[in-house]
Amino acid sequence: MPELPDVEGFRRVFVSCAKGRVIRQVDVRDAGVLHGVSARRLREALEGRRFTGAERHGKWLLARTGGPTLGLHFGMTGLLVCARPGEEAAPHDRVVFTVGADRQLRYRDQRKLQGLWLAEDESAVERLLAHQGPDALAVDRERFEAALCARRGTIKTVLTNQSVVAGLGNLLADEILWRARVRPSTHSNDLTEADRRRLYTQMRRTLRSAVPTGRVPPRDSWLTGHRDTPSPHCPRCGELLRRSRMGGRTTVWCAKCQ
DNA sequence: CAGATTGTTCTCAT
DNA sequence: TATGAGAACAATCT
Repeated sequence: MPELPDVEGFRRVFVSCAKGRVIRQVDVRDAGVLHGVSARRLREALEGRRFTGAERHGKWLLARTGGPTLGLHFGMTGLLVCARPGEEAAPHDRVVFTVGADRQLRYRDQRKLQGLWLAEDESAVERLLAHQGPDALAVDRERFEAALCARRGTIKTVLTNQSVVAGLGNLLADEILWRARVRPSTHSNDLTEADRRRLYTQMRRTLRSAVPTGRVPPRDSWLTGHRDTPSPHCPRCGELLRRSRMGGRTTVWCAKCQ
């Protein structure tokens, strides 16, 4: 589920719930979500410190403490929720941070495909983000277009490749391609200058309107609002949408518009 | 029961 | 060397 807009929503949850508060307790309920750090070390590193803020890069969230940095990745089913300590934990609450006197930040994840990392210093943070391209909301037009020119794979797999541009997932890529009227099977280095320009413009526009919602909104005027309907039709021209697999993911597009 | 799922990473083949 | 297909990871849902 989580793509850039979702993670941006989790960043807002983090800020309103935990920013500025002392980490009183770290309760690792399922150590299976921890990567390269033990439950004991995580507790020891964080308890007593204060969450000072959070940054997002692509689908990564970095929670700062003034000391070690907590890296969160939400995989396909992860999310962050704010709760009261008294509220019963959900079955998939894997790590619970009690922050301040009466709040809890909960990392919840049904499928545990990703999880939490502890970066002890800035060079460890850099290693976490080593394979990430520029953030999709921060990248400028020149860098974006140059990255597309440098790739030969299909544009669908290029857009979802986090090392090219970070933050776009399967739904966003299909949405952006549909809005830019580019067929997902087009090879990246075969795009015209005009294609690249429309892709950049539509990427920004799609992200900007999805971020406040905290998800890729399944609006009626969006491709995303139709892709999972029984008989999906293009909201622009009414054509029956095509569905295939590219790079292992379901890809939806309109053969008439794109 | 088979097949699917909005993510990432690895291996193997082309 | 660069891509792509497929698998693996885990836990569901249809």
